[in-house]
Amino acid sequence: MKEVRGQLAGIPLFSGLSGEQYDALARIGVRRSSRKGERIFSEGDEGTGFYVVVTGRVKISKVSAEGKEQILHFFGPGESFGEVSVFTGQGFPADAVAAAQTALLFFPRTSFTALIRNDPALALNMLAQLSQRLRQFAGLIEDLSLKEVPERLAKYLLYLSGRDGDARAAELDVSKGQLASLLGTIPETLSRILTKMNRRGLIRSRGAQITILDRPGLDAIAFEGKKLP
Amino acid sequence: MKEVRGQLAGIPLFSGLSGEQYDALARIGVRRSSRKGERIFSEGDEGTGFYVVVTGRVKISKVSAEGKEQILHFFGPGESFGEVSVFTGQGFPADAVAAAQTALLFFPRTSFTALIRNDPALALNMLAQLSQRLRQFAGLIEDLSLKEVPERLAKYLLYLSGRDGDARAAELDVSKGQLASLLGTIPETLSRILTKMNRRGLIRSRGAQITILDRPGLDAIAFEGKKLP
DNA sequence: AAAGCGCTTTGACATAGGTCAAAGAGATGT
DNA sequence: ACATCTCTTTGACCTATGTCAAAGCGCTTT
Repeated sequence: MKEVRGQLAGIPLFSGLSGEQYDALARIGVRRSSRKGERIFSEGDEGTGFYVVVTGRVKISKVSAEGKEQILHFFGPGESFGEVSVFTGQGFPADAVAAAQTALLFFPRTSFTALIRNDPALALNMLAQLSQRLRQFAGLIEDLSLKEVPERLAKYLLYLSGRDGDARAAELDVSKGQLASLLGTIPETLSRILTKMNRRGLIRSRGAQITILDRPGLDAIAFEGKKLP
Repeated sequence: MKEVRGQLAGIPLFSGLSGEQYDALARIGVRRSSRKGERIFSEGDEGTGFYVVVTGRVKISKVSAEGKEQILHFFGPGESFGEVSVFTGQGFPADAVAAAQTALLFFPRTSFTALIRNDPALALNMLAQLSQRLRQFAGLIEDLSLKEVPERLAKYLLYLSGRDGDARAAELDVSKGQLASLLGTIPETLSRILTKMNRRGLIRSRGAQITILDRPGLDAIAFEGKKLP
């Protein structure tokens, strides 16, 4: 259990909690690990608990009626998923698959709700976190409905380069086909747009390695909706 | 305050609470009312509390960079909005405007968090409710990104006829222009699709009164993605 | 009734992006 | 090095939907 406790630090969901609260969480948290490609849960499965990513990456996706995969999100270290089903009591609304060798913490529903029932601070943390998530989702809706593909791509590249710290590099952590799905489009369209951006001198794309050459140019596309002729 | 207390019943956010909890809520809730078209808050305003609709209807919308209005949602009696900003501490992410003469309950942020801090049951209710909302949002994302306009319209018509209890009628509670925005499209496109559905015998549309003539047909469009030639 | 106003419908047109098909380009195992 | 396999790129084409413009329709006001 000690090992579990050590992993609780750096999880936003549990930030600002007391040592006792950490102990309690460590008592109910269970370590799990998944190989790349392994399924963690499927859409419709009963939500018996939620997960926190310790290392690795988890892909959340749905399969449309026509059988096409729409990727909703990737979760990395420190991020949690599946909490919603813990509280709604409904099944998971999407599939979760390990996108790499992944270490997880699993918190069973019943023990966790018991914990929270006696601990308003924990509940408040949870509320803040879920609210934050809701806010991000709203942003995603906006992006998907109001913006065009080049804007979404520009935003994503800027997001990547920001996240990695390196101001110019954007190492794709997924295949281009997966990226296309994440952006709500198809590989062909993504490829064409990348080619255009290359020609326009905005980026230099070699394989999964994309270098940002003209950040203001990308900014203009991402935030002002500038066209990409 | 008695009046406030009486209005707490039937609010899902507060369902299953004890009499004492109702009393506490009634003590901090403030009645407000807005005339049609009146602005309740604007995007970016500080989230000083959240609202519950008692009667009437509230429109939540954003204005895009190009100045176009995108309607995100309508909230009716019993529904709450603005909770997220209470917990994230950020400003409101969208505009709220009364779509009709509306009576509201306002719960100030500080008093409400104080309340919840001492009451895990209330916090859990809140968690369940927010989770539910998050789930709905996920569905909305799916709709906007995976589906085409006829599917979205079919879904909305079915939703309306279900909500009103009447299995065949779907009285639009908004103008067709507003409906277009809610569906993420423009009036012209909506009009053309309604015309097609009329010709196909799926519905009969006269003004804001839409009668569903072929429910299985609409179902096929809404859930199987059947085309509308 | 006439005039004015907002909403809705219709038409002609432009375009982003999806589909289908095929060629290239890396990987990986033999 | 070869064969394969998968991912990516490119081209030709099609469709849904947005834009622009004009006409129609239903209200209210005069």
